[in-house]
Amino acid sequence: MIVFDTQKYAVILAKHMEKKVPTIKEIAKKLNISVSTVSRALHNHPSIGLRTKMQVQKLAAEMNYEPNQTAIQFKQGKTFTLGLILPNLREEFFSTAISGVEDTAFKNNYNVLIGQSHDELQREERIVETMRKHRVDGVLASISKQTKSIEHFEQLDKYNIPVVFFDRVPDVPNIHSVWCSLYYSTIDAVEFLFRKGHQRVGYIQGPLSLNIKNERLEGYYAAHKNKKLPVQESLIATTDLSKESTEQAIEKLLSLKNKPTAILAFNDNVALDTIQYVRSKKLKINKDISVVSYANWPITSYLDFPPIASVEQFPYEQGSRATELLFKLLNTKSPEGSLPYENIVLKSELIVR
Amino acid sequence: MIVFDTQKYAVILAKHMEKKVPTIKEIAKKLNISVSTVSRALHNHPSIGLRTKMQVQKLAAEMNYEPNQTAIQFKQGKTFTLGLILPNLREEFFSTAISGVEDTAFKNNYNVLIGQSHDELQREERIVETMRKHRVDGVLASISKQTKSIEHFEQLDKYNIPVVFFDRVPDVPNIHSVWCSLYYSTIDAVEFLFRKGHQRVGYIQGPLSLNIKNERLEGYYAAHKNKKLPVQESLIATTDLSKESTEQAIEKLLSLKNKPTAILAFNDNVALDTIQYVRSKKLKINKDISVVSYANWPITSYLDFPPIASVEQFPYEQGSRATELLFKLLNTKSPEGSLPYENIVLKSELIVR
DNA sequence: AACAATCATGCAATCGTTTGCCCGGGTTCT
DNA sequence: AGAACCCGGGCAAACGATTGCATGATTGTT
Repeated sequence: MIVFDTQKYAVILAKHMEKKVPTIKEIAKKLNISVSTVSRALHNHPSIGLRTKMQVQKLAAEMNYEPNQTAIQFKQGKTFTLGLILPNLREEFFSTAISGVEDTAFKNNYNVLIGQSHDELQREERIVETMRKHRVDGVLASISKQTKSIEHFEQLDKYNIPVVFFDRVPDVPNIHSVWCSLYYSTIDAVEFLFRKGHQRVGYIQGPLSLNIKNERLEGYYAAHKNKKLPVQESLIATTDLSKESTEQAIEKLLSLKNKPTAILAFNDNVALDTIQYVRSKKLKINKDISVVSYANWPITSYLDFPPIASVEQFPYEQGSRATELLFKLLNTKSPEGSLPYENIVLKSELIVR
Repeated sequence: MIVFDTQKYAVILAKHMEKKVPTIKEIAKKLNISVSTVSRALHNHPSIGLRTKMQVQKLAAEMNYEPNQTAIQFKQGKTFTLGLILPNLREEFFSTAISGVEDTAFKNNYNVLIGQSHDELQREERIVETMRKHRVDGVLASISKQTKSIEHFEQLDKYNIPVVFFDRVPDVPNIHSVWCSLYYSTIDAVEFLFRKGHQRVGYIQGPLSLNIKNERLEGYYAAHKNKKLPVQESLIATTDLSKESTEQAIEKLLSLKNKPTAILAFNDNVALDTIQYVRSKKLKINKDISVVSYANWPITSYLDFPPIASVEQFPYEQGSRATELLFKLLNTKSPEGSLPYENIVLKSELIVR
C-alpha cells in the first residue's frame, strides 16, 4: 500500500486562543470566597448556605466549569477506569461482550481501557503491567489460549486491583468469575440430535487449554448416559482450532468403520471448517452428517448448510454481569480482607435454526 | 437468562496487607536526600552526581518503584490517552482498525479509550463529551451514519484536543483525515467485470450519508467512460443497508427489461443479502448474476457463492496512519495556529477470489 | 590566597480538588 | 447572664511529581 496523494491545505486559523479551562479557584476569586466553599457548594454539602450555594452553581454553569478529572483522580487515588483484557476484538463474541462492559461502566461513570492479548501470553502480561502502571481501578479479563498460570494477574492483588475473569476463566481456586455454563445446553444439543435419529454423534473438542471446565465433554457424556448409550471414545477428536487441525480431526472421524452421522463442533468456527471439509469429501450435510455447534454466529444465516443448531452464550450479559461484580468489589472497601470469591454461572441456550 | 447457581467460597485471606505503593518521597527519606534529587536522578538529569544517581536507581528498582501516572498526568496536564470513536466494534473492519490504533499508541506509551456510537448521533455526542471531560489528549473518529455536522467535534478545538477522522470522514473542509480511496479500485472492479464479458453492471449504493465522497459511483462512471459505454441510470439502486432495503434495490434491478448480469455491491454485507436474495429467486450466481463488493470479509470464504471479488480497504493501516498523524499533531506545540490540515489518502485494492 | 566557576543538591511552589479542623457570630437553654 | 450549641464558612494540608531558583561545597584560576 502506498500513499499516492497527500493534500495539504494551509489554513489560517482564527488565532487559536489557548482557551484556559476554568477552575474552582477562579470561581472562588470571582465570588470572593474560598475554594473549599466552592468545592462544597458544588457538591451540595449541607454546611454551605443556600444563597452561596446558588451563587456558586450559577457562576459555575456560566463559566462552563467542569471539574478536572485528572486532579480528582490524583487526589482520590482512583482513575475511574476499568481495564478490559480480551483475546481479540475480531470475534463477535468479544466485541459484543465489550458492549456489555462498556454500558455498565458508563452507567457508573467509569471508562474502559481495552487491551487485546491476541491469544499470546506475553502480550497479556504486558497489558496487565500497563494497566497496573496506569492504575486502573479494576480489571476484567478473558484469558488467552496460552495462559496456564495467572501469576501476572495475581500481582494486581498487591496493588489492590480486583480482577474478575469472564468467559475464558482460568481453572484455579480463589478468583472471581462469570461464565456461561455449557453443561445443560450440551445435553440439550446431543439429545436434540438423538431425537433427530442420530445414533453416533461425534465430538470435536478444542485445545485443552480452553477446555478447562470441559462442560461440553461432560454434557456429551451425560446425554449418552441419560439415553443409556455407551460413549465411543473414537468418536471424540481434538483440534487446536486451526483449519488444518480441524480437518485432521474430521478425517479421523470419517475414517471410522462406524462413522458418526452427526458432529458436535467446539464452536462455529470449527463447525464451518467441518462443514466445508465434509462437503469437499462429497458427503451431504444434513443427510450424511449434521453439525451442531457453539456460538450462534449471525453470519451462519448466509450459509447454504449452517449448523442446524448452536449454543448461545450471551456475551453481552457475561460482560455486564462481570462488570457489575467488579463494581461490587470496588465499592466494598474490604475492611478485613476482601469479599468472598464469587463465581457467577449463567445458563447457555441451544438455538435450533 | 437466569443465574442458576452462585457458588460462594469463603476464604481467609493472608490478611491483605494494604500494600502501599512506593513513592518518590519514600525513596528520598530512605536515602536522606530531597525528592527533587530523586526525581532528577530517575530522569538522568545531568546535574545529579553519578553516585547519587546510582544509589537512587538501585533503591528504586529494589522497591519496585513506579511513577504514579495519575500524578504525572495531573502535573503535566496530559493524560497520555487517545480517544477512539467508532460506529461499532462488531464489524471486523473496525475491530481490525483498532489494532492499528492500539499498536501505534502503545509504541508511544499512550493508551486508547474506545467508544462506540452504535451509529447514533446522540451517543457519538455523549462520547465526545465524556472524552473531553476525561481530558484525552487527542481523538480519532470514524463518524456515525447519522452524523451530518461535526459541531460536537469542533468543540474539542476549544480545549486544544486535536481530532483526526478516518475511514468514515465527514465532508467538510479544514479537518485532518485518513481514508482509503475507492476510486481506482472501483474502476478495477468494473473493468474486471467487463473483461469477464459483462455488459450491464448494476450498482447498489449505500445511504448518502455514508457516500460522501462517492468514489464508488465516480469509479463506476469512470470505468464506463474508459470503455466508452453509457451509464444506464436505471442500473443504479440504493439501499439503507438493511436487509429489506437491499432486497428492494435488487428487486428493482431484476425487474428491468435489460437485467444486469453483474452487480457491484456497496459492501460485503449488502453483497451477502444480494446473493441470498438473487438465489431465492432461482437465479444462478456467477451464471445469471455475478457479484463484486467491498470489504473482503474472511468469512466469505465459507460461502458457496461468495462475491467473486472484493475491495480491500486496509483497516489496520488506516488506523495506524491516523494515529501517527494524530501524534504528529500532538507533538507540534503549534506556536502560531496549528499545523495545516492534512488528508492522507490510501489506496484500496481489488482482491479477486 | 582570594575569587570565580562549576557541580551537586535542596527549597519551595505548583498543578486542582478534597476534607479535617477551626473559628466567629448568632441562637437557645438553664 | 453565662454556657452550650449550631450554622456558615475559611485555613491549610494533602495527593506525587516536576522544575526554576537558591545555596553550599568543591575545584580551578590568577
